[in-house]
Amino acid sequence: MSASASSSSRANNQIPNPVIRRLPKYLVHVQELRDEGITWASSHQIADSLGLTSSTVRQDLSHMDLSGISKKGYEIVQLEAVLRQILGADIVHRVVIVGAGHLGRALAEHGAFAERGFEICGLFDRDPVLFGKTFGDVAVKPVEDLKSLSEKLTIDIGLIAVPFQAAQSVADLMVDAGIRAILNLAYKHVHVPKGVQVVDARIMESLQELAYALGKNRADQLKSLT
Amino acid sequence: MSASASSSSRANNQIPNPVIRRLPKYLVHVQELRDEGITWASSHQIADSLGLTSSTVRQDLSHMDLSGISKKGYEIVQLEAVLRQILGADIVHRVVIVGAGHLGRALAEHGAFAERGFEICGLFDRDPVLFGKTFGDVAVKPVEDLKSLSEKLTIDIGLIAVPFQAAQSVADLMVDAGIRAILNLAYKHVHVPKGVQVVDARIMESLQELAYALGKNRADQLKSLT
DNA sequence: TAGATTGTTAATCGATTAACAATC
DNA sequence: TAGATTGTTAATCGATTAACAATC
Repeated sequence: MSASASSSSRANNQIPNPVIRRLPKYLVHVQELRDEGITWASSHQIADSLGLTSSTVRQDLSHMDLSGISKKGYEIVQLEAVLRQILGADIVHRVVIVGAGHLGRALAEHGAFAERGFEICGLFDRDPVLFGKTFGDVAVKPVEDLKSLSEKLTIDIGLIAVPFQAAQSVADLMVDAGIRAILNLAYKHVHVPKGVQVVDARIMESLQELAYALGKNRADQLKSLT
Repeated sequence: MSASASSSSRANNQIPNPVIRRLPKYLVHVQELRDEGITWASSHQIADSLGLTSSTVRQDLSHMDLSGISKKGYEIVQLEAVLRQILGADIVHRVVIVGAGHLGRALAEHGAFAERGFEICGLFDRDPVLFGKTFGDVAVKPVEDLKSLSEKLTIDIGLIAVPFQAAQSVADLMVDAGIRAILNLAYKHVHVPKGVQVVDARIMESLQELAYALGKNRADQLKSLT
């Protein structure tokens, strides 16, 4: 009783973002282990598979409503259940995408979102040529229709998939439509009022990070070539 | 003399990744300012536009071969030049994409990469139906051809854009082809030998982070609804 | 000159890693 | 029992923020 109360209070109170961002990888891995018929895994085994330290794994899992067992580790079925619960994999989050270019379409047609409880319920663009075309079950509509959709349906998350020049105006539209969580795939910082959350997806930033790591653009290396 | 020597040694020595990841946003912003005819910007102005603190901006720019001027700030033209140099925007990085599904195609057709010096020089898939089809100037080829391409051409960066089940085998192929920097867009950790760098692009993780922040899946809130 | 802004050092904050007693 | 593994506390590491003297 008291043990369960204390462990559930642990689970409730604010899990740090770095931990949250690792959980999806745990879930995918655990599902694979389950498929292979494995029933227990230690923090060391999980760490090796995911490129973490066992310390990090134990710290991460300590935020959750779950106990490992000495000498055996964590029970896969239980771990999967707890991860699904924390990640809300069984709860539907309604998502709209603004921008039906290549990226927007790729997202709309990407089945993995639906598997994780993200339901694409709108795809918008400003180009009339695209209106009515269907990608992954969703027909493209004019951006102006976003607001009326949001009046009928509570939209949880908005995805910005337009060129960077249009990103801010799309963010404004989303905020105006009452959307409080935005995933920004555009290559630009957007401003939103307090209370609205923005997370940036950084494909370009990641590429630049690799490019820098390759060192081709280091002044010192360029110099040593001459 | 001595000043320039010390500042260029600053520029050479390893800039931390968090800083590198912010630089592309600086660059985009600075280019916009230039287009607007603005010639100087203070750390405070830049910070406000990018959602940072002025302290962070000054710290970031201190890694670079550049000096601001009291009361005026940083000169836009100079700042742009230094950012382009550090990010290697004028150096061509050769990129291949494995996986010509929606995501791979979106990346191949995404002009922004070329603008930043990333040249897509190969698009591979294992589905024969796609062979020869062209997306953004690149024709899809069988994955087996990756190695022979890499023998003719030094490939700097490989993009994994396949379903997560295939991610590891694609990573192995890339490593075998001598690629030392991988951007993994698949929803799974991949193992590579030492000396090969992997950066994960985390669209799904970002979505999950937002979903968690929305709090719909919190045990405490679910409880309070009953 | 007075005031704004840089460059940099020091303080804070938070995440990761190490260590180890408890325990199965 | 002996040994492996957890859960958790403490130590380390690194990034961000604050502060302030130097300076234009």
